[in-house]
Amino acid sequence: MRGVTLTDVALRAGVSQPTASRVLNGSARRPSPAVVEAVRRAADELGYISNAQAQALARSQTGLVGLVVHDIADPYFSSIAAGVQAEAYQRDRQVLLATTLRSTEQEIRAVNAFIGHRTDAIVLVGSRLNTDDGLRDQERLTGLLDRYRGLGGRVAVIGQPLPGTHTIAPDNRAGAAALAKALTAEADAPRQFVVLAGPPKLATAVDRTAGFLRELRREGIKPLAVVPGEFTRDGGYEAAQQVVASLNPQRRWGACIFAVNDVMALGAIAALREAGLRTPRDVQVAGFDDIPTLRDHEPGLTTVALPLQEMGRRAIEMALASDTGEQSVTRVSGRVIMRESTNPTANRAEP
Amino acid sequence: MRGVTLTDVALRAGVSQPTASRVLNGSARRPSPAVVEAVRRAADELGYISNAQAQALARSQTGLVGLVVHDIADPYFSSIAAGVQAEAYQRDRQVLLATTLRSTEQEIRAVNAFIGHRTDAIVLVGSRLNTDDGLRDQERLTGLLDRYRGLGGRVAVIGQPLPGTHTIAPDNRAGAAALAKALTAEADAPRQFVVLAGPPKLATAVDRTAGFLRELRREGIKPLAVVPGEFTRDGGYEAAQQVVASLNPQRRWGACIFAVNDVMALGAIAALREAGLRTPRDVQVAGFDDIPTLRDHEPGLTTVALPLQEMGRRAIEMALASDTGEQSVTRVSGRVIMRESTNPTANRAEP
DNA sequence: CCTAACGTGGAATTCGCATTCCCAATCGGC
DNA sequence: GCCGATTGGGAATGCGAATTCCACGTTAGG
Repeated sequence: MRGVTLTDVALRAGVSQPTASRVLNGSARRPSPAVVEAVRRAADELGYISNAQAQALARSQTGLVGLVVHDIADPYFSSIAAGVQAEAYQRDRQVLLATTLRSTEQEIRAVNAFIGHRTDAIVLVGSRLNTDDGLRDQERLTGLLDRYRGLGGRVAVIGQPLPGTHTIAPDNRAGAAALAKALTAEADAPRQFVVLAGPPKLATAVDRTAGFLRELRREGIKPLAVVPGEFTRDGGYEAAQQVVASLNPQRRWGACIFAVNDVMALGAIAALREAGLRTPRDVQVAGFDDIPTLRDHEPGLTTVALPLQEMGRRAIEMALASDTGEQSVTRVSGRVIMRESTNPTANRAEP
Repeated sequence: MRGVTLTDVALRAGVSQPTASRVLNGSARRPSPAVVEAVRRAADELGYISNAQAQALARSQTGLVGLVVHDIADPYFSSIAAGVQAEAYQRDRQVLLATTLRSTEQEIRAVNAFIGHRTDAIVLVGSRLNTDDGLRDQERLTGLLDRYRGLGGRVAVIGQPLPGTHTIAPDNRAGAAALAKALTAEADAPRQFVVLAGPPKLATAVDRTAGFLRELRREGIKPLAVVPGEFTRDGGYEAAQQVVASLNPQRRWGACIFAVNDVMALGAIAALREAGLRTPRDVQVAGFDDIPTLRDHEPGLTTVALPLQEMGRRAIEMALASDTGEQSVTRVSGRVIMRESTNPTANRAEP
């Protein structure tokens, strides 16, 4: 039941195991052409595939990269994962994937497993938590990652900076502010805003909310409501339902809802539609992230575009960079994209 | 730079390495409580994390599962991946992810890498190819997988059966036929159909097309056109553009387009919209898969629902099942879901 | 009271491969 | 044509943990 080993190949080629090793798995010393040829053929005939585990043990590096996401079915994460995949493929690394379903507990389990597998690097995607519980878990996580780095592991984070790691940090605050600015800039801009703020303990959600509100304040606008909720499609849906219920749904308010991410915005639009409110005619909606899903969504959703794939790619790049730069923060800024969902004149004509 | 090893722990606990091993990494023999306690504490104090690589080498099984998908950013695959993740998590396995971007070449590379890493099982998601090239590569792939199975590896496939593997096979033909039946059943059903057939070399696409056409034939309907294209959103978009260009776009045809998967259908709807044709008022559209994206799409897309997550889950289940059943085929049938996109009376009233 | 069976922890070996010596053969230089 | 410098391949060792086998101490049975 055991596979073809390097020794088998060496035997067949009539050389020693170290020589076979030198031929097949890149070494500084290249044996003579004749030997190389013999070993190559033997390996071929036997269908030798080197045992990465054994190699890892001997070299003490595995060629593995760990990727931790909240939910791989969420387009935000799967886009980033695609970027990670692409870059890992380029660099001939394998990607170990873990899904946390937004539980720090599971995140820690995942990191533990990755350390156990001695991944060369770990990429953590997703926001850190701000609660006390969150902070405690956070410390556990940080401790774990510290030890990991002590062992030579590299860590990259997409989201909020984590001490001692390389971070790709979207400028959530500025992006949200820019969005608010764009929304309030136009002539017949709405003066009423609702923010679907997501979980109060999620840093990303908090930052986006803060950025948006800051800009509103600057414009002298007080938001109608700031509604917390889950960071998911259903979270957006429920929050929007709540908004509709509480805020005089009779009349078309011509207000604008900012959901702190796109999937929430999509959920919100669905809830509004079910309540008989159309977007943007009755209510305008904007999101954040520019997930690929938006491409075919009707109405087109105004949002702040983040280069998701690119972020994934960069994370791997930084994590695998040779310099030992202990820590770094790469800010990536969002680009406001105005689409139909916040165009007040879009479907005004229709009944 | 090396981590805490089992020997370190043993030393600190004042026992031998095998004893520490017995305590920490499940063995049949449980040492005495006092020893267990001592070892546990030592491990804790040192922050011991067992080296999965070394364990794998010694036990000759890695706890890894390989997952090969075409494109993780595609909701079809990411949904399946979510199912795979969930089940793998349950069983305490780590998932190695590879993306092929629809190239069999890369698929083979991925499988090779997985075999190298001695994954306990490999799950292949995505349709096989039918071309000559495809068949040749296919043979290479089959050969590889055979050797893998010879080594004790388990293989599960989601899509078309591959010799010697466990297969989760959606009943594409029957699903598409059922869809056709449902579409032609209604009173004022369309009599004109166009099929966006996807790549002629992709088995899934071919089967769905065949099933659909079969049912049309049974109804005595000859399709207006069967248009090949890529199996992607853009493929659907382009194919639809082509259809619009060739098929008298002046009048609203009241025809129905069946795209062999959902993302193509979404692309098609976008193309139609850009051409000034509305769905379903002017053209009806149906897809296949029921990807989660559809939940918030307007108009709701008629489709054949596949239990994507469940399929992923089942694939892991079968791949990791203890029985040595050499090969098996689990058929999963699609459920036709009629939504607004094929409801001819939906937005007829509007201008 | 002696011996056999059992329970427990340790020494040694193994997994597959990389790597560090080490030795022999070859080469070039004078 | 002799000697030191290369070169090329092999023997031995180590990576970290599982496992087999052994030795020892106990306890029970006769």
